[in-house]
Amino acid sequence: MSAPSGASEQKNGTSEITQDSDDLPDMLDAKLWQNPCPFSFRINYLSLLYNTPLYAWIQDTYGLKRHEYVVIYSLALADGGSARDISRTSGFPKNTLSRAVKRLEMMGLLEERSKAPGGGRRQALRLSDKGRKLFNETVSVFESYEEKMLTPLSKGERQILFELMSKVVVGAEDWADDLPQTGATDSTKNAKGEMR
Amino acid sequence: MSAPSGASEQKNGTSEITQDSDDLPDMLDAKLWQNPCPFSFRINYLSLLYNTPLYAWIQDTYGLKRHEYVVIYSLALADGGSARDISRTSGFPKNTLSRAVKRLEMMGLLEERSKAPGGGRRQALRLSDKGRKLFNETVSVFESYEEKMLTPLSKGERQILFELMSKVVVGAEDWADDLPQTGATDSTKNAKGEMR
DNA sequence: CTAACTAAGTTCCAAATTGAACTTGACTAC
DNA sequence: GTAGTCAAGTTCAATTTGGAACTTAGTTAG
Repeated sequence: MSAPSGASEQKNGTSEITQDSDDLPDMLDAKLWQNPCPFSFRINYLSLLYNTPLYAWIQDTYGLKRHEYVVIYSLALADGGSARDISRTSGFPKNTLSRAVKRLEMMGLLEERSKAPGGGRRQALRLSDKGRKLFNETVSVFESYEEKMLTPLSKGERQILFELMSKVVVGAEDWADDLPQTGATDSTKNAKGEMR
Repeated sequence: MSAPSGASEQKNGTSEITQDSDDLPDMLDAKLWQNPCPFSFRINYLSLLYNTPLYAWIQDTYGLKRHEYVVIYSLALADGGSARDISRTSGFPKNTLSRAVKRLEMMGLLEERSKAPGGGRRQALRLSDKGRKLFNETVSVFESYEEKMLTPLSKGERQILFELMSKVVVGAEDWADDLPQTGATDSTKNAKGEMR
């Protein structure tokens, strides 16, 4: 219910739920076209469609969990970054990343860190040659999957999309993390988060 | 390292890692501007920035986990939908949703289902009045947070963005779930996934 | 009608996740 | 110097998660 312009609503006159049944649910239509937050849904849904098969493939092919591969990818782009940086930019909590780093180090994908114990201060993480090789082998799969995702768009449209999305992300500093409407959002509590 | 045009690279001459330290990491810059998958990063990162505070707020205010609220939201848009539909459109696995539905039912947010046990066939889930009330109370917060996210864009730009994103999602049927490059991706294995 | 097949939903339990404490180290003020 | 503060990283324990097996029903073939 909840809105007009539903995708389908004929068939039998009883009050049954309409459902194409074979494939994509009615619900997808509703979430796309009757959603009060259409942009949010689109980014979430596309992220899902993009990430799921890629990380499943990474898992099957290299035995790396998503957060582990994220570490590799992050360091490939920003060598010498810290676990905190990866946490901030990926949303995985720092203890999850701590374990990921430890495992990747054991697997020889990261350079050995000098100071391991306790914690202390910022650790610059670096890919080993093996780690960089892994990245180089895999990145093109990610790239071409993004390419595939953008197939419906012309070159020019992609450029526009890139610019608009960039604007939104750059502007995010202003809004990120203060809730609207909700009067007294006490700031003493730090949000967790994730991504997937 | 890893690329030119790095954000900052002066300071002390030693081989230290450059880092603004105070706030946003260098790594974010790298992921934005030297990323082979710039679109994928943007949707993932924006999803993170959007979802995290909202679901933290939901949790604090109503004691509902993300997947539980997702059930509410989904049914508000597509009443009579099934757990499977929610799974397909949100990425949460069906057993997680099964538990969520059970709890929401106990909390009186969903209408009682007639057939509970075992499973069997498609169950049409429906919000109770209480559930719909909860949705109505919360949806505006989600809406205005999306609004905030899009602040940097003009009305016209938002329209364009909407259309481009729609094109991509609609085209997704074609590419979703077949991996590129990887020759023999056996299809007998079903990908899991999530969203957040 | 019965058997076989398919798929939604549930249950189970081993494994993963993450909040909370803790450790460690740097930086600051005195 | 020393005390105090702050934040990165680690560890621990309790909860949560989700793959796999199972149950239940509808649907189809014989």
